[in-house]
Amino acid sequence: MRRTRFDDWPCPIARTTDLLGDWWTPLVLREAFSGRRRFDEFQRALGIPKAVLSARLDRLVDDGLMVTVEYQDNPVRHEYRLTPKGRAMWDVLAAMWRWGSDWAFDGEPPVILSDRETHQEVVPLVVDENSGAPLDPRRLRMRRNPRTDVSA
Amino acid sequence: MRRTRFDDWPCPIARTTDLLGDWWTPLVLREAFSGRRRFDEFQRALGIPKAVLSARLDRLVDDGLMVTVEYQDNPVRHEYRLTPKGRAMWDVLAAMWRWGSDWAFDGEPPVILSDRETHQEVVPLVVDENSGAPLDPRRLRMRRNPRTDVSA
DNA sequence: CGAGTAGGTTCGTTTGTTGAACTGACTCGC
DNA sequence: GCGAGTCAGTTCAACAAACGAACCTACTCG
Repeated sequence: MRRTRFDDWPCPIARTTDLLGDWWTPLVLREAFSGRRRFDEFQRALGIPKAVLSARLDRLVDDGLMVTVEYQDNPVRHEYRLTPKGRAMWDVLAAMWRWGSDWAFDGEPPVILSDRETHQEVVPLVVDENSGAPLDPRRLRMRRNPRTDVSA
Repeated sequence: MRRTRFDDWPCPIARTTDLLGDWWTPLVLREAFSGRRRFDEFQRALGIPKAVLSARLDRLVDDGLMVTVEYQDNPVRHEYRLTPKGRAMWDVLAAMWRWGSDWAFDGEPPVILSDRETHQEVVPLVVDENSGAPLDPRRLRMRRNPRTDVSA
């Protein structure tokens, strides 16, 4: 009777949900992207219960989004760093950023994302890599496998 | 001692997490995008416990991502439809799709997204709306407010 | 009249989350 | 060399959320 797992469902959204659906996980990743690496940095920045942070970091390491790197002996201490698999998750956070900015800040002052070097504002947008055009959800179909699946 | 809420944090990712972090919610939205509208359709397609589905749909309606539309009298029955705010969430699901496809289907047959009319494959990618370039998480800064905030 | 459909609610059990307290191995200042 | 502080956790009890089964209401169909 444990919580239903989605990590073996035949759908990329389901598998990503299984990971990001853990409470706090997207915020732990956000902090990692803003440069935090140590347990205490994450803990203080977020105010997350330590037991939960410990479980989340362990899972991110198990799933290959982060690795632990030893930065000190005596006592042994290690920090948590994003792997390429973890850094690839930035696009998902960016899309969440965009939606949140557009729809969840009604009237409040804007929070912006900018390029560290050019100082230009960055506005995330999801497009089709092939055509460069924004996506229209009403025109999309999800298919199991191009060869075997014929249904909707 | 209830679960920590993020919906009033001054960060768009946190606010979006507060919604999508509810277990099952991204999948309920996925089903809505694939055309499902009725309680039973969602329930059967996902195998979600009815009490949970009921809570999720109620929240999506409360938060303005869906609306109920009456489609029958005697007994009164209504269906759940996405609003523009709900449809805007497609970009987030698409980014999740991309990450899941790239990183969570090791060796398994690909699942694809295609245009209903042109039948061309669609590959979601997050870019900067202004420059059209993909995002580099290492070059980004998150700022509270362009006028008042000077820190990292 | 009984079975089926649609859209839920209720309930007891199991998992997950929370915050506080505790641990252990160090370092630093006095 | 002693107490305070740092860092990275673990343990615990209370509470919240998710689970699946059973139940409910209001119809329709045969």
